[in-house]
Amino acid sequence: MTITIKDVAKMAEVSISTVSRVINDSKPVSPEARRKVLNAIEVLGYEPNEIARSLVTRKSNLIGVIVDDIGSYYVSQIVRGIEEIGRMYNYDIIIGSSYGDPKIEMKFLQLFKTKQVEGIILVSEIVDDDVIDYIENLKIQVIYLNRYYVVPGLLTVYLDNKKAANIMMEYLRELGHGNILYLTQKRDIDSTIEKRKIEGYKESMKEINKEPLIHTIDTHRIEGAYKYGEEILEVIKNNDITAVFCSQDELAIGLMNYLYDQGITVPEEISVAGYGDISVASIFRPTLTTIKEPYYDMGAVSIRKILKSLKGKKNSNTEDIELPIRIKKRGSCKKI
Amino acid sequence: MTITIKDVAKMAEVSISTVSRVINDSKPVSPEARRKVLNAIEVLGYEPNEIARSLVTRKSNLIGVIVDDIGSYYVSQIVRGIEEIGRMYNYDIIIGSSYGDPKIEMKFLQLFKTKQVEGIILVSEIVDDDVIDYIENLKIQVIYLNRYYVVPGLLTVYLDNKKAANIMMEYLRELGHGNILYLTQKRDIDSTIEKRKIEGYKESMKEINKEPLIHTIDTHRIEGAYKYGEEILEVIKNNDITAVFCSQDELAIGLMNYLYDQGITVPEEISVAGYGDISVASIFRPTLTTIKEPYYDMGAVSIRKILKSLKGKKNSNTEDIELPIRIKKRGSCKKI
DNA sequence: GTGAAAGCGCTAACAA
DNA sequence: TTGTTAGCGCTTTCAC
Repeated sequence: MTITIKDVAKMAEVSISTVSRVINDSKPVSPEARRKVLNAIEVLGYEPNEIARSLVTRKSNLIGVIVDDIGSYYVSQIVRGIEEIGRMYNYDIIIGSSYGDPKIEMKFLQLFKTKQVEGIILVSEIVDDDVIDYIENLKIQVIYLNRYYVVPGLLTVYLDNKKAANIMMEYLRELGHGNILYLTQKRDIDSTIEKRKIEGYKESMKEINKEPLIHTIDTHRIEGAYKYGEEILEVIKNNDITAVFCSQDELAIGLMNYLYDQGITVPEEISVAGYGDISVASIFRPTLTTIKEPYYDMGAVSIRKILKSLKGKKNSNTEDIELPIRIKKRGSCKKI
Repeated sequence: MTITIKDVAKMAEVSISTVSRVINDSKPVSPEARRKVLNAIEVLGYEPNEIARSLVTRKSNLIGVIVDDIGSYYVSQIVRGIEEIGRMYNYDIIIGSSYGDPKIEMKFLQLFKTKQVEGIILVSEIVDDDVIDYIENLKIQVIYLNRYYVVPGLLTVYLDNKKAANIMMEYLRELGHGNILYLTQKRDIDSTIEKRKIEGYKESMKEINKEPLIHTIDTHRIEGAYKYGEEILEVIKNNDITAVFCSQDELAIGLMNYLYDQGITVPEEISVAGYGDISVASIFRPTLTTIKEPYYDMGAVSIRKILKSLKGKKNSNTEDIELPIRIKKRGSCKKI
């Protein structure tokens, strides 16, 4: 049925070791033998069984990637980065979506371990103690990417979120805005990353002697933010808000949609800024001014880190990686 | 180091076969032995090596998915469908992006074969003879998804594109439009699927005694379509066009962006319809009237088909699957 | 430069 | 119900 190394050896009239040697270029083989083997491989259409190979070499060339939802914008960009770099080094990725369920995250961690993956990248939006414990005791290198929470002890690739908020605020002030509303998700208000952003926002407001104003809603999705539009608009009107700084692009887009449907123009009547630079941010009209979280790079850097530690064998690899911040000045914010 | 079935057997004081039996529930085991084994597994934290298991059972529980670009909207939806259904049956997916390069598609087909995947879903945007040949000779079940081309002989999941175009045209006519421009990509004009759509468009135009007008551009990306905006607008003006039916949502969105930037309002001044219903279509303002290509379902149905044929062992499974058409009537088209 | 043989961790006859 | 054993397809000593 499937043709194996034995068949090749037989046809080439050499031993299977010799065949193995030419396949792997692992030891010198006489030109004569090599030729015969190569020929047999060609004729038979032989393709080595990676499973068997993995079993003996203990190298699966597999990186496990657990994501919140492969269908979400930013996740697919991270995965793209992982995949593209992994491919350069002949690593394949095996993927699983948790849809925010820590039980499923856990299941994938275990499953991937049994699949002998050589590294795991976990893109999560939640924090679960069991998951953290499991990771800490795992001998497999894990990179933990979470756009809401920092989990001390887990290796990650991150942005200095406070500085990022500062940068955005500085820009809004340059445009003449003073009454700036910060819109965020209730659930995140205590998350480590959101706290840092809020810190940056408050600090900036203080510098211009303004009272910070934070409004929280119960969602982090576009459609969700849309539903809260009326409520947000109320806050805007009651406080003479001229610019809204949203903790995630999704909120910004949802809000802009609501405003659009109400006939309120952005940025003429109100400026809106986001955070993340998800891919729609740049194609949406008006295009969204935002902080670029370099998702592709996050993925790319993550897998690079894993590959490096795989090569070094050592866990010399214990420092988080900070990525540069970039502000995207686009159409949704305007000078007043 | 890693703990194996042997360690468990030793600790439980039984043979490895007994351990295997309790792990797999394959044969009756005495309660006593089962208890001891379970206990040993627990204590040692044993997790079976799937690689070894796969080698002997010849079941990898892996589905290979080759996509054009995991970072593109519709692809991620397809993958989501595949993944979600696969998961239900304990299948993992291993993914590779070809970025439109047939050589890479080929490489993945071969790679996935060596990885012993049990089925392959190929989401392509191109057609390559070598790839087709390879698939046809592969003993692994392949589902071929291509939103531009139909490739006879390859199993697929599809929509009746002509009927879909008819439905959209009928709707536009209902809204009072007569001078309807069809916008498509030059490269696709001869593709099987595009031909069907154009057929539908022409047929509908003929019914109302209008001359069909097709404009082609050299892209199928949002930014690309934007760049051709001026050119398209020219055509619109010169022909009193009141509605543009685009062969892909991406073109429609790019065009709408251009019109927006020119101060031309959609749908007040011109109606725009798309095809595909990519996820941004519904969040964009104005929301895009379009034909829903049910990407998630395509993925889900594809893997279901593979799983079924895997179960049946037989290749009883040779019929393409047609999915229902749904028109999404949204904000970008208006009555005149 | 080459082949024989051991063994990676597991499942599945086969015997007991 | 249980243990022994023979592989799955491959890499890798170890002799020659």
